[in-house]
Amino acid sequence: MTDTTASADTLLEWYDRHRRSLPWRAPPGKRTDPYRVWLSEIMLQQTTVQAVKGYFERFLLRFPDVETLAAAPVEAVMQAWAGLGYYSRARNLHACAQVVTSQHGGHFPADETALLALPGIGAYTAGAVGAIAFDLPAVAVDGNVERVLSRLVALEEPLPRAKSTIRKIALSLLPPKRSGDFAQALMDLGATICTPRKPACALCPWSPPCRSRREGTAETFPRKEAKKQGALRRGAAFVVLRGDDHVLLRDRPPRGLLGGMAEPPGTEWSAGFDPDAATAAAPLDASWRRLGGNVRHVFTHFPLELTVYRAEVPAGTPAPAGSRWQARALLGQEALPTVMRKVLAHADIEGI
DNA sequence: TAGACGTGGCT
DNA sequence: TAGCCAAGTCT
Repeated sequence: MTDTTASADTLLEWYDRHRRSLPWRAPPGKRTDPYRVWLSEIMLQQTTVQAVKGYFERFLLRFPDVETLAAAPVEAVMQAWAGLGYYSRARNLHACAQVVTSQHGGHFPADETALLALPGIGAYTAGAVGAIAFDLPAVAVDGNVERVLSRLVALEEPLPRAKSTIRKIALSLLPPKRSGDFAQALMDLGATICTPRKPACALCPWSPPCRSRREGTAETFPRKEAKKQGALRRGAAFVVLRGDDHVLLRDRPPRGLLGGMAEPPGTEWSAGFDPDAATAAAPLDASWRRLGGNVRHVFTHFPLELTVYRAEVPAGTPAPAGSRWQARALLGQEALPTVMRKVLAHADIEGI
């Protein structure tokens, strides 16, 4: 029989045969400990399954339950998280464990709204924990689900605007039972069949009802709002090479763009920057040479064009306040962002 | 609400 | 290979 209407049953039948076995998943038919569901969902935010597996198991050995996690010093939590990225997740994880312990008697609330109120839990995670751990009638709309459902109906509305529409579609498909399996089935489908590129439509249980598959446009969904590229910003960077083969560096403020990263001194970056007046902002008096060409870099929200100045100073020249010398041979050990490595390469200091 | 926030893998 | 992407949240 061929279904021309997408149904949760069709998807769940597929899931029962093809579900992935993952460390945080209970065997078929069993419900998972909410602590494990929650921990895995936080770790999986913007992070691949492969990267999470090892962390999840090590974390669980060290912090087997929410009370143990809550009682641990935050430094221990950060250490266990080190390397996973997005470290505010780890701080919120710890804070959340403390709230669950002190305000919910050590049990995660079986209520989507109450889950949503906890630190580090947003709309997606509240739905995922609610459905998977408590079988609440909730949907978990992540990037996978956005892709699957926007393709299913060939949704022209672009993300992120389409989020509320997609959520409604998910709710309209939500089965009366097995909401947790439904959530995981949707994600498995997105991760293994309805992939961003080259979706395996021939293997998809929802191929018959899928409008974009029918129209041959599956891979073009979801539509996305054209990311408006910010206005060009320009600035100058000053590369100083000292006689004993040291380069002048400074550290960026801990917060914000490239927070805490190292860089050669430079000007502010702005739309109205005048390269010809740049040397007024040089970190020290020297015979500055403006290098030909410039360094271009595109950040998430704006393109940057840097004019590079270079100077040589004698060995023994002290570093100006707020900056320091680093041996050229040790630049590889510095926390230099790509754009700054481009600057150093442009000044023939370092290969990228 | 647009922007910040990390990292590793893939093309 | 530099850029894009991956189970988002917070401000």
